[in-house]
Formats: sequence, structure tokens, C-alpha cells
Amino acid sequence: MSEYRPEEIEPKWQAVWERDKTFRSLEGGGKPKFYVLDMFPYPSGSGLHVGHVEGYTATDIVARFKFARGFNVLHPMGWDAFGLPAEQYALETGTHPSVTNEKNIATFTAQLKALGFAYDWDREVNTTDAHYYKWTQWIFLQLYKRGLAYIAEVPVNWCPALGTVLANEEVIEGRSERGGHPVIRRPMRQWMLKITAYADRLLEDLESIDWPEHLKDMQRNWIGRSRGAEVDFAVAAETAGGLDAKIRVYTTRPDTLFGATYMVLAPEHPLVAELASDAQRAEVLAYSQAAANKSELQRTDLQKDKSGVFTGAYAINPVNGKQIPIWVADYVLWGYGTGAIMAVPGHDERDWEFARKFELPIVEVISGGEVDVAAHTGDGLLVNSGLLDGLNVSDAKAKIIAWLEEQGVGQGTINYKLRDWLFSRQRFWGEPFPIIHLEDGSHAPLPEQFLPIQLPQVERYEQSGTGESPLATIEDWVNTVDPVSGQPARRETNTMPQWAGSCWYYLRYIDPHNAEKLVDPEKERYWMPVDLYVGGAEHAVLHLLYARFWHKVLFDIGAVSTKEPFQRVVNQGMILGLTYQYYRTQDGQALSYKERGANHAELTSFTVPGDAVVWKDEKPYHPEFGVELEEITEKMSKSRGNVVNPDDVIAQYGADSLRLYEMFMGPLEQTKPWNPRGVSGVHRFLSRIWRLVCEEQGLSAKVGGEASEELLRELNKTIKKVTDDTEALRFNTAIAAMMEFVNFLYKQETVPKAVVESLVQILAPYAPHAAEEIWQRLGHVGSITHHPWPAADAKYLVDDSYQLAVQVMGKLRGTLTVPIDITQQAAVELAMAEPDIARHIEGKELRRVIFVPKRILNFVVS
RNA sequence: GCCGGAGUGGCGGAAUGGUAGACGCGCCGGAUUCAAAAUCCGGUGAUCGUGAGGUCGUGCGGGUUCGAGUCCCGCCUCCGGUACCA
Repeated sequence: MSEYRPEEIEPKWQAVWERDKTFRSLEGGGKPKFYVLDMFPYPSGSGLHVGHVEGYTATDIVARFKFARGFNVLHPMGWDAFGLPAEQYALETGTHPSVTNEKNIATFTAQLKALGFAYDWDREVNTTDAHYYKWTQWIFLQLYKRGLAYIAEVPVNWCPALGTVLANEEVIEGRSERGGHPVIRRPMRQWMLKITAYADRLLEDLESIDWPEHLKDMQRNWIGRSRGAEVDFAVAAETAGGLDAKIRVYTTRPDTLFGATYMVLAPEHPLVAELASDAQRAEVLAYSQAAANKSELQRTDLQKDKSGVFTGAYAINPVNGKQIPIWVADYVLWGYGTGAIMAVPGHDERDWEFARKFELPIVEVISGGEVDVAAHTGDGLLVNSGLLDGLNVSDAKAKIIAWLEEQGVGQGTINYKLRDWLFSRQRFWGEPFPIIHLEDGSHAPLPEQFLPIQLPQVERYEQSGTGESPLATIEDWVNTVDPVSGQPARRETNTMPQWAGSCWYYLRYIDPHNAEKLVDPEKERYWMPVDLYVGGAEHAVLHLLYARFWHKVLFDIGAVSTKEPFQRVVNQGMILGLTYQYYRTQDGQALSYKERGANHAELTSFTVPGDAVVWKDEKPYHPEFGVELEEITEKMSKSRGNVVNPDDVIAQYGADSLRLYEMFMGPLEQTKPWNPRGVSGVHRFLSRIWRLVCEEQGLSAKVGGEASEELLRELNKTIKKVTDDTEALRFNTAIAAMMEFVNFLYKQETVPKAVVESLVQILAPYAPHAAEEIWQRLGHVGSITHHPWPAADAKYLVDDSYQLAVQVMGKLRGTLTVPIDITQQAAVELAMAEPDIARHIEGKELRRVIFVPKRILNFVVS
């Protein structure tokens, strides 16, 4: 017997793998391919997180499993390295983001290597590398050429005090996250990508991919396709200072047109100012102005209480010629539909609320509800609707659309919630656009041969103060010459958002060093699509949608061969941490949650880091104040002091134990709490295997002998279970099966070498270092990774007898060991011979016997 | 509000409609030890019973079925997403 020492084994094998390039991805050789991808990380200063480790371990197990199953495996890693933190650090300290990056990437790399992940490091990509972003820029040019990139004036979150534009997540309740300065919306020149042109394909092609249904649903909801009609309402000129105009509205309920009792324009609607009557003008303009200054968040925050102003003008309902008042209200959004609605308070909750508040008429046009009490949004028969009376909702829709089209006052249309993608940021640390602006105010794309447009190397980074990117302050860089005309020009100073680089990185892994092309078409055809893509659920909508959009554009220009990039996507669940919490009164006295009482609003909560907690009688206490702490399971965060650092776990138990524990905690996709004591359980399991097999040098005396029939059965069942479970990503039950098998082996006198070999092979994807070490001690040369996976021998999978559960009236009354092919009659006879079973039947009438071979024998009595 | 997902021992979790609680943590007992740690072996849903054995038990209330954690209907709670999208 000897001790399991991961601290010796793990670095040894990591060095061997690195030296031998064990996990190099190769094409060809007549092998099938498997592309297994992780969502690459942003290399933050805080290093790898146990959440990363979970997803990365899952794909690593799959990669190693597929290697052993004879696949060519592509399993790469890289860096999504553009991003705000490095830029903010640069502004504060003058350190170039690439320097910060390099340092953080070194940390991440060391951490990933210490976990023994089977990456082909020769394929590492970095989105901030000019050799990489050259191709990000190239893709932008292709989008531009196809008319999918355009410039628009779009409101952004402008913070005058900071002199910069903020991302939505940097704005909290209308103020900047840093400093709490006011933030207003201000239009700025922006690049937009026309993702809406692909809305239908993004929706339809979801059918062809193997993603969890909830994820597809999220994408469907985001795209938000709806079918309805656009209807033109003429403005009643005499009520609008003689203005001759039409207002087009979008509605999904054209069937309720007769119930429209007023109309609402979004505050940004261009007709607002023209329509307003003299009496109302000042009020209307003030309202529009106020709405414009509110941030997006403020506008939605205030949604409970509806606000609005009457313009003084009226519109004419085309179906009945009635005049209805035109209002302005911010519950109508300028960005959706036509920015104007017909309001049908009887059958729309929002309109109903508004009508109630401003005492506007409510008319019932669909029967079945009580429109005085609440809006009736369900189906029913049409009433008060002229030609539609008596129809149901769906027939009425069809009929009115036909009528509108015939009259030339509207038509059926399809609308999307999806909006075009705001594709520029006023930042330094992002991909520059390959665009120049000429003195005449026009802009031009730079020809491909001038790519990449590199970021400048400078000593200091300063906010422009104008809202433009810090790039605008770097004169040497901004001022350039149009290579085509020779005219002086200014470079575009916006940069691309972080999404850009991550939209196509999976393609670059396939051919990472290609200087001529984005990716070699032959290699692309070999490896695409990605067979399995694992990552956090926070990217379920945007990243995956944007990447799908780019991929479809690349498909259209012939750069890729598949319609969809990711055949299968799996989201790993979040890992929660334990927080230990107590309270303090205003005068500083510490209180346990038990003494907190009901009035704890006056108390402030504090947390104690997990390793500082003192345990007494299985209960956590504060190390100084001695109060009992409340254990709370919540998202890991620095501020809560509940972050588990993978380095610490590796130092204490080794990487194999960390990997195994994260997989053993529960199903991959589930949210799971981290139990600090849980790692010791899997560590114990690895130690048990080690002690079973290894002596200080070489193998233990227990290894040898002949395999019994029973042993072979257990072995083959375990192989089968682990194979099936690994294939289906059920890692927790695969590990449980290996544990059971090891428990079984401990009861054996001897364990034949061939059995140990099989065990180590199925263990290898999970605990690769320990497996390699034992494999070597078993006398093998070369990595276990490429040794074929053991096959379960079918003849050992079928037992010749089984435990038959016997029930009377569905209640278990006994179990019998019976031959595999037992007949119902024989089973009944055996069961009746058991006194504990028979006594539940005696004296009653046997009405029915249910016998399901290998499952159940059930007596139904009266 | 809407759309997803989940509720099973003290805890993490297992269970093609067929013996609920595999495996692990924790706990209890035993072996080993001068002793402890480590290790090995055994036990561990609740409850009644000396015992054999019985009863109850998968968020709640109904239903389908010989049989329901699993399927159906109606609720409750928690988590994730989304939010005036006409």
C-alpha cells in the first residue's frame, strides 16, 4: 500500500502532455471528427472561477472520451480579451490593456494547465491579437459590402460628469455605477448591424439544431415574431391646424379596429410636434422632452403608472369614420412597430389602464368579458363591429386584413421585437472599424489589403470628454490618408463591441495561423459544425444569436459550409457558494439571525468568509463575537466572501479531485451549491483506487489472479454504464458507478490486471493524471488518452437470475430470486410458497395477476 | 405579469410507469492503535413493535392505473430569463 500523491503525479503528467503534444488535433486518418468547444473566458484579473472549471471539465471529459473512442478531436481554448476592465485599468494607471491582458492570460493559462485540460494549445486564439482581429475586421467589411452595416444616430447613455458613454449595465437607476453621476440619453453616431434582415432564418433554423428547448424558446422570444397589420389613420386636418397627414399604426389585433377609441404616439414620433394644437403644444413638447431625457431603465421602471398628454388633434378610424383623440404617451415605444398604436382599451390591458386613468371611452367589440371591469384579451365573438359581427377573433382578423388591403388603408404585416444590433462602442480597447471619414462628410471602407487596422501603442489613455472613444485624442492615429484617393481622412474612432471577436472564434480554431484566409475551406468542411458547445446560460440569447447571425452571413458569402455553427449547446448550471451571515445593530452590537427578530430592517447584515467560521456542534459561529451564523446559499461573489478558488482546492486535494467533485455534485445543467466537505469524498475515492492498485513502487500484491464470473459481470456493467452516461453527459452517475465498482473490488481477494486496466481506462477522462500514472505502472508506454476505450461484453450484461419484486395490491410484500426466464406460473407458485406473501392473499379472492418479466409480480385481490 | 426550470432523508443527489432514497457527505457502531488521525468493516427516511413484521413517506389537492417521484388537471413555493413589443 502507498499513498496517493496528486501533487507529485499531476505536474509530472502535465509536463509529459505538453512535451508530447498529446492532445494535438489532427484531420484525416479516416477517423470521424468531433468538435467540442468551451465558451472562452474573458481573462479577468481575478483568475479562473469554479464555474469555469465545471464547464471546462465537462468538455474535457467528452474530448478525452472521444479520443479514446477513435475520433479526431478538436478541443481548443482561447481568450475573449477585449473588454472594459482592462481599459478602465489603463485609464487609471496608464498601463496598456495588452499588458494587463498578457499578465491575466498567463495566470489563466497556468490555471487551466494545472487542471490538466486536454487542449490543443497550438490553436490558442486571442481576440486582441492583430492577426486575429484582422479577420474580425474582414468580416465587418463583408457585412458592410452586403449592406448589413450602416450608420445611425442612436441614443446612448451619456454621462456628462464622466465625459463618457456608459453601457446599460454601468447605469443604475439613471446614475453611473461609478460615482453615481446623472446619465442622460443623447443621440450619437453609431454603427448598426442589420440582424433583423436575418430574423426569419434565425427563427426557422432553430428547428434544425439540437439545443435545449428552453434555450430555443429564449431565442424565439427575443426575436419575437408577430403577425398583424399596419393600418393608416388619417389625421382630421381641421383639428390639427390643417395638417394633412396619415399615421400608420401596427397592431396584432386588427380584429378590434372598431374598438379603437383613441390613438397614442411615442414621444419620439416626428408628427408629435406638428400635431399639437396651440393650446396643448407647450405641454406636449415638455412631455416629449422629459421622456427623451429619461434613460431606458427609468422609462421601464415607471411603467406601473401610466403617463401621457393629449395633443389636441384627432385621427379618423378608417373602418367607421369616427374621430378619435391622439395622445402622446411613453408606454408606446418608438423602436417597435411604427411607434404609434390604435388603442383598444376594451381588449388590451395597457390601453385599458390608460383609458381608465384619463377617462377615455372603453368599447366592447369582442364578447365574453366585462370590459368595465378588466380588458378582455381572450377569444370571443365580434360585436359592435359592422362587417365583422358574429365572427371569432381569427376569422375577423383575416376578413379585416382583406378589407383593409382592398380599401388601400392597410395590409397584413409581420413584426419582430428583435432590433438591429448597436455595433459600436466609444472605447479604446476594441477592434477598430476599417472605415475612414473623408472631408466631404462621406465615409469609405478600407480595402482588404490594408487590414488589420491596428490599435495604436500609446503611453497614456484619456477620456475624450466628448463621448468619443479615447482613440479620438490620438492625433497620429486618427489622421490618415485615404489609400484609394490620397485625400486626407479621419479614422473611425468607434470600436466594435466585445461580442465581435466571440462571434466567430470557433472558426479560427480550425485554422488559427492562416494568413490568407479566415479559415481554409477544406478544414472548415472537415470540422464544422461544432458538435458540442458548453457554456454559461448568461450567453443563451445574445452571444448565441449574434454568432448565429454572423455565421449565416458567412454562409451566404460561401466562407462556411453549414447554416448553423453549433449543432448542440448545453448550459452548465451555476455553482453557488455558502455565505455565513450575521447582523449588527446601529450601535454596533452583533446579533445572530436567531436574535434578529422581525424588525431587522434596522439591522445591517455582515458576512464572514467561509474559512474564518468557527464550528461548534456542527453549527457555524463568528470567530470573535461568538454569534451563531446563518448559512445562506447564493451566487459566488467577491463582496460576499464566498468565492471558492480552484487553486486552493488543487493545493489541498489535487486537480483530479476537483474535476471529479465538480462532476459528481449533480447534473451538469443544474444549479448546485458548493459543499466544502464534498471534495474529500471524491478524493477518498481516488485514494481507494490508488491503494487498491499501487505499491510504493509498481503494483500492489492484490493485482493478479483470475477473474470470476461475478467480477466480469460487475466490470462489464460498469463499463456499459460509464460509457452510456459519459456519452449522455451524465457524469455524476458515471462516477457513482465507478465508486460502486471500486467498493465491490475491495471485497475481492485479488483483482486481475486486465480488470484494473479497464477500470483505469474508463476513469481516465475524469481523473486523467491518476489514470496515466496507474496506466504507466501497469506497464504501458504512451498516453492512455489514445488507447481504445474498453467495450462492454454483452454476454456479461445479462444475468441468469434477478430479484423479482412481489406486490399484493401494489404494496411490496417480498422479493424473490428467480431465473431470468421464469414463467408467470412458476413465479406465482414461488411467491405463494412464501409465507410473508401468501398471508396477504389468504382468505381473499384473487382477481388478477400482473406479471411483467424482470420487473414485477403483482396480485390483485378483492 | 409572461416564458422556462425545479421542489425526493440532516445535506448534494439516484430512480425506461414496476423493490423510492443508488453513490457521496455527515452521523452512529465495530476493527486497528498506547492514543488519536488516517484506514478497513457494518449501520443510518419517519414511526409503531421485544421481535417477526406493520403503517406512513418524493411541495399541496384531485385524477388515470393492478401499480405514480415519474402521466393528466388545479394550486403553492423557489430559481433563471424577460418586461408597456401594441
